[in-house]
Amino acid sequence: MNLKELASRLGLSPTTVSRALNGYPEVNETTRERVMAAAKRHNYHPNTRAIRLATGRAMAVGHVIPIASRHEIVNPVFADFIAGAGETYSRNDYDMLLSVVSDDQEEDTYRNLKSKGNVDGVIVHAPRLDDQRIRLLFDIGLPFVVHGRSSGSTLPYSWLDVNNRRAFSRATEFLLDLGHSRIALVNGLEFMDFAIRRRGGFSDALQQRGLAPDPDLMASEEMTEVAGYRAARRMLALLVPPTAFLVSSMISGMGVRRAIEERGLAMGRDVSVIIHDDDLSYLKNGEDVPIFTATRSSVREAGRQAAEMLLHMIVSPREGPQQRLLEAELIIGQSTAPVRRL
Amino acid sequence: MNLKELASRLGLSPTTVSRALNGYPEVNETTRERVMAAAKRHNYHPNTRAIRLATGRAMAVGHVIPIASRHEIVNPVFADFIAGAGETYSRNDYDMLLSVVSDDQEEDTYRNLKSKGNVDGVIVHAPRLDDQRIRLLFDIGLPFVVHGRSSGSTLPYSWLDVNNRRAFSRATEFLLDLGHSRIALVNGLEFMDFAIRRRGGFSDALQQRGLAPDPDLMASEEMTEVAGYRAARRMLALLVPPTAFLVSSMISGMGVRRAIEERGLAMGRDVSVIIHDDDLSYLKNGEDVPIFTATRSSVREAGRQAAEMLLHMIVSPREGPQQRLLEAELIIGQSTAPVRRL
DNA sequence: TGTTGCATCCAAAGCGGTTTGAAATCGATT
DNA sequence: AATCGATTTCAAACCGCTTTGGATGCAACA
Repeated sequence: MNLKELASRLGLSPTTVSRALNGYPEVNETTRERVMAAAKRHNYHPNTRAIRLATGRAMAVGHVIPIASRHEIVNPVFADFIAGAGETYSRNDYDMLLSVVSDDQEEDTYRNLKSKGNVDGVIVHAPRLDDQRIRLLFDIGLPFVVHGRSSGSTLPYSWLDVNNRRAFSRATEFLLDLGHSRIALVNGLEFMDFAIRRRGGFSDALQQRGLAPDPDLMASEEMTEVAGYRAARRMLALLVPPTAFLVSSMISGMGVRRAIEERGLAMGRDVSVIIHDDDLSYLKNGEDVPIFTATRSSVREAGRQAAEMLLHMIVSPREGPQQRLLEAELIIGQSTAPVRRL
Repeated sequence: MNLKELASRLGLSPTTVSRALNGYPEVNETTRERVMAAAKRHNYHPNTRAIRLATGRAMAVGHVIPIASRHEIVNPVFADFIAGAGETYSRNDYDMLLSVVSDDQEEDTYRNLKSKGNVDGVIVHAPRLDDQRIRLLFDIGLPFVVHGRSSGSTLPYSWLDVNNRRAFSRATEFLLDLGHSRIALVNGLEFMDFAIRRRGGFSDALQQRGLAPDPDLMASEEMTEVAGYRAARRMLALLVPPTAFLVSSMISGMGVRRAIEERGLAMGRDVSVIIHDDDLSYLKNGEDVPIFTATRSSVREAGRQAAEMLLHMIVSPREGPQQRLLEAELIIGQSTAPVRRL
């Protein structure tokens, strides 16, 4: 069942039927109802491929998921971010197209997406310092929203980010207020923009109180359980070990906890830990009482909002770039306590 | 730059250019080379939308990700499965379309995917007992491959699954061989097919040795850290607590470990734990020495293979359904030891 | 009565490819 | 020289929709 057939059954032209279904004004209300009814009765669904060719719009947005070629790691926040974005897309009848590519093919992927015309815009994931993709997307003229920011980029682009700097400076201050002065940072890889900002917030807060960040107490690694464990183990073995940890993710935090307990210490008593909690649906930070004290910001909500921004840009392209900065909450859990001299 | 323009620049008809580019035999080799060269020189990429309309193929496959409407949980294995499938798709120039829908809209989603014609096939995720989607997809004639199986389905459909039953019976036997007899099962939700099979393997192995599964030692919940923790805590508080746990996922396993340690016990000494490890990239089970003893099967590899099966079905539809059963390895880690009377 | 304007409807030309059926070219064969 | 078959090329139809640029009918107006 297609437009032409439906039209002939109704004794109307395809033009009129198309207009009736798409809500154009130049069609009699009674005929519109007839058409609507017939469409429903015959279970007519317009062929997406035809619509796309005719309108020139793809009605789809792309997410290019980079796989770090060295580590082959899929960032676990993608699942939730995409779930959030997906909600927005389906509400607006857009498709979501996923390209999983190793990071050295990313540029080609964007180029292809544009020239083959299968998306109207893209979300840029995991921005790095002075990220080249921003310039590229500008040049090829594909609308985009960055999840995160890219320090060093001078072009005015659209982004949605969590205030990582503020989140980590608040968390640091909180630990300082508890009397901790040997605070360790178990950060993500510091070519990632968010990791740089987090370190900035951490260092700032220390310096504000006249403390210098100790390089021995700073790690920058993949955010996995094992990496968190190793970093914490190394630091706890120092002559003057840290009494508190600031950790970039729930998963690393679990590794840190393992290292702490392995030394016979107890998290939340002997050693304090604050993590950043992306509020992943499958990794809830406890139920009523949070396990970890945490800076929390829902990555799923970020996905919803980033997708909305992108759709808006696609529909009204002349409105210029938008930015949105989300604040993280500081959630007090069971993993922090006043410093305790060992 | 489009076909027509490229053709006129070459002084050829669109027909010939199209054929030259698509490798049809009825075109002179020298002209083909001319065409190829010109296409490259002018950076010509055929418009996907036009190809799709003309050929009637979508060159895309859909993944419908159900969100359990009660719990709003995105299954964490999706990220890796999709990464694997994505590799296959990009190698074959297929797009991957993701629909994230709450599970009560799933049926409509499949229907739309078919009638609007934006995919050539789908992967069915997270099959349940006697899953209705199998019948539906048969009825609407959309090629599909199930990741997992659906006990009770009588139709011959294509699937790729891990031998969950065998994996869990082997793990149980391993614990029995270590002298454990109070073995607990912390399972996933048991309307999921894989969870049913795992319980089957577990019970079988016990009964084989003349032991009856104790209902108090069996939990069936969402596979989250907190759920694992709660289940284990409850069981450890029993009059006769378990000396070993069989746990359905790495994440639940972390919760189980937390419960164990909270009671002042040590995992791998006082209490043994075996988990199922999907070999997720961001949740590696240790490095050289695995943390957990585990039944392991890479969900990413499953994604790669399932995608290959689906593409094969799309290209050669008359070949009938295929099945593939992957075996899990049993990895010995630090979380198991001979039983120790408490 | 002849215009004018509005409300409706339609034919046809796109969108950018693929594919069918036929034509042109050319060497080989009778 | 005429015929044939194989090779190579092309014009035009087609995929299923949108959209432009009229048509048509009818009431209102001068």
